[in-house]
Amino acid sequence: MIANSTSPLPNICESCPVRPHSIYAPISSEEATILNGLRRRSLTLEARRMIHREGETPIEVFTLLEGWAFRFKLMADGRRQILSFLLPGDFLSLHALQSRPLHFSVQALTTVRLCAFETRTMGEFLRGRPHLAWNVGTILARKSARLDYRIIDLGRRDALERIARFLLEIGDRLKRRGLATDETFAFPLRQEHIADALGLTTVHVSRTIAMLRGEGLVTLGHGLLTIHDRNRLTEIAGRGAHSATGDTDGVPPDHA
Amino acid sequence: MIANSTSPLPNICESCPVRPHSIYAPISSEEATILNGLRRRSLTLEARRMIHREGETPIEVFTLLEGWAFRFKLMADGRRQILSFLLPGDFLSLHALQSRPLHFSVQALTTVRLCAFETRTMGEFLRGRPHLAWNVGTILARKSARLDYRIIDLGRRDALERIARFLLEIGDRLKRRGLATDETFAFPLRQEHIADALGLTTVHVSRTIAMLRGEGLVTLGHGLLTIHDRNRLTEIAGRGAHSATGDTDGVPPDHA
DNA sequence: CGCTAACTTGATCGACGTCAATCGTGGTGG
DNA sequence: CCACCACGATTGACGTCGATCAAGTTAGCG
Repeated sequence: MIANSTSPLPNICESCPVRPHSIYAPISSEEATILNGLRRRSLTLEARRMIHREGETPIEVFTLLEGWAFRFKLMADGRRQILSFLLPGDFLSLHALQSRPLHFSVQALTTVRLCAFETRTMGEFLRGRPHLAWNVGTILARKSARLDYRIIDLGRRDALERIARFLLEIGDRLKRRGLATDETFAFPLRQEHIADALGLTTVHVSRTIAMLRGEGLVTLGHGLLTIHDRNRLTEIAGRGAHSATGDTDGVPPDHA
Repeated sequence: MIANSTSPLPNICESCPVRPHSIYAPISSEEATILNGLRRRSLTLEARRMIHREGETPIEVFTLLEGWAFRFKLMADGRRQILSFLLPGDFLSLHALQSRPLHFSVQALTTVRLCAFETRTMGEFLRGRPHLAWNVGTILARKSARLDYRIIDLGRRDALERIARFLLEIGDRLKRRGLATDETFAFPLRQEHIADALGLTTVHVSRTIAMLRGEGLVTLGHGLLTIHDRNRLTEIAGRGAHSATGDTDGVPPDHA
């Protein structure tokens, strides 16, 4: 189904660098060994390769070891809505464990390294372990929370706010995974991706980023994003943010 | 925290009318008895009463026995984004079981009957039973899928499409729960709710519904919705819908 | 009957989309 | 090493969907 370079399978799950940030965080080292046995292969895909296709019921599910990917759906007229971006440690996709046809596709954004597991076996492995089964719920709850925020963005915020929040969100996710330490980090998205994620056009994304750049808030290009003035960016992003308790709008720590 | 009329607690979980449509669907009758023991009270709230408030970490979680509610978030300027509508059988909210502060509020849309459970006890009950813990994941996966569809609506569809899909979606959800049999059903939403859910204004919702009504596709008012021409409505809703496999855009059967 | 909340309708405005031309840059082959 | 190409970003002119502002009009309901 998906063919590409394949490598042998040492017991690497136990020391997997993304495990602390993955669905498998609460696993014992004994379970890690079992998990490693379930792993069928690891593979590398180039940017733009499809990982899952809408309508399929995948036989294999993947864990993202390295690189970026995204979930999206195409419309008949060719327009695209990106539903979420996937970073190292993410599971692609939990939804597939339900053994139902996927309602979205997944594509590699950069070159990507994946660990492949058989869907059915993996489902049984997780289902049979209450703490892992529950953890799946936890991850999904966080994912839902992130979708809620995106809905608020799309429903009630203008382009400037959406983009400011988006840049901050990506930075935060990378930091939480230890993939960024300062205010400059890898940012392999083209403006087309931002547009398709935020319900805008590339033209408008370009103009809006030009404003942010003009104000000296960010630098964006050549695969790198730098946030020069986090405070002012947060202020723009937070316009209209509100909590009954007056807090600063806590996005929960994520995994998926 | 929430005070209102309270009633005694016979063992009603076992024969609960909404159980087949709820998170508890796969429960044994023995477990139903335990569940009934966990139930602290049932209560009735009038329309517009708050059930959960953003920022709280609820001590009690609720199951919706009767009536409609909705999840939403307020912005500082008073604007509102409705995240989802909750129908009988829905759990309010799974998210609370994670013992984190809620990032949204929940309000009764109609008069509502709820069953209350202690958050902690309920969490332990579910966590300890693999099939139930897993079922929580299943429900959350479906909920995420619904959120995905809403994101596509908001990001890439115009007002007419959004409203057509919304009306169809509500009808389908009601049917699946046996709360509607023909093409006329209870519809307690005001246009303001539709607007706040779909990222529009009441004015524009009014105009758009006027079009649908003018074409003889729907009747909407007095708390009732009738779909007169499901085919044409679906056609409008489906503009731009697409599946790689060419199917008709399968929203998964829901619970939450 | 009269008050109020919800809906409707019209006129105007603005954010974002569309169309199209141009620029920049990195890769590639000669 | 340079000419060329292709793809992405940028910029300008203009169009449109939906927001905003402001009157009405219904429809419950005391």
